[in-house]
Amino acid sequence: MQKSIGDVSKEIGVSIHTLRYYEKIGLLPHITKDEGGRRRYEPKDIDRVRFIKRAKRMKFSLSEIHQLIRIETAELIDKPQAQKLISEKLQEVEQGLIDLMNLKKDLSGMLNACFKSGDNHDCPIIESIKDNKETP
Amino acid sequence: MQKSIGDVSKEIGVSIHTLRYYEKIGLLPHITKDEGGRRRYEPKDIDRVRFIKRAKRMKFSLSEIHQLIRIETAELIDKPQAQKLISEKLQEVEQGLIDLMNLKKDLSGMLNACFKSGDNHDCPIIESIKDNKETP
DNA sequence: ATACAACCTAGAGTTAACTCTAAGTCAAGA
DNA sequence: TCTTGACTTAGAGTTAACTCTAGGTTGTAT
Repeated sequence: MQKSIGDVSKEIGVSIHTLRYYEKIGLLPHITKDEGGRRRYEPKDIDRVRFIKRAKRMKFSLSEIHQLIRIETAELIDKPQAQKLISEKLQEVEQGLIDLMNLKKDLSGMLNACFKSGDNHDCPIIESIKDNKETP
Repeated sequence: MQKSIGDVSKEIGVSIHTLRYYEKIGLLPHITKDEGGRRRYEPKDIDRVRFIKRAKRMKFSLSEIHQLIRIETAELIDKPQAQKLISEKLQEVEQGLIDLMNLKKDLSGMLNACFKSGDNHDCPIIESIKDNKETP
């Protein structure tokens, strides 16, 4: 028997409200209902939810996630358009990696500089971070 | 002469509304005003704005940015607390790096698999992404 | 002196993404 | 059968982060 909304909610850690919301805005397909009118989630629906959750942790917006899903579900069969979307996304991701690596350097530098041996230096976080490469 | 709100807005690419908003919520200090009551931004204020913009691009929320700023401005002189905050932030950043590296692999894999030589395969984005390491 | 842009405040409006509520239905156990 | 908990819909409420508006003031160029 397929899983109920409560099962999916617990399994993945997304509230039942949010699951219905995702369905309403089209991020999930219309979930089939049993005789009593309750949602029954198929494995592929659950994969979709898992994917959404993961993409959200990467700070993609719901509309970006929607786009990614459309690529796969072939609602976007337009090859060039899909390719363009993916490469753009890839570039964003690469910029994000650079940003995070810089921040990581800054933060671990602060940990070393400010907290090494209980001694009171200044912790120039804004100074140290302000002059990294800028991309709008 | 110090810079006006319009100058700062153009220089950094943040609207004047947003600049006043950041000041209102305490993300920027009270900006000194000239005789006519207009804001005059000092270099350190502008550095702060630049920092906020950069942190936002890394998807930090305003309240997280606030915390980072408090570490520096020594409103948070409590050494252990600041250290805890920075290490937590560092861990988040490291997890973010892992996530983004996985996504980069997935996306460039898709580009290769789906668009290599004009041939129509399937593009299993959700499938390929769903089983990566999970962290809440 | 007058026009005009840039600024001021206070507060209303917007968007994304939930989150909750009310009022009712369904299913399983005592 | 009765109760209890999980579910249903429609719609209202919330939070973050802006974004805009109204109505007024200031500074500069002609």
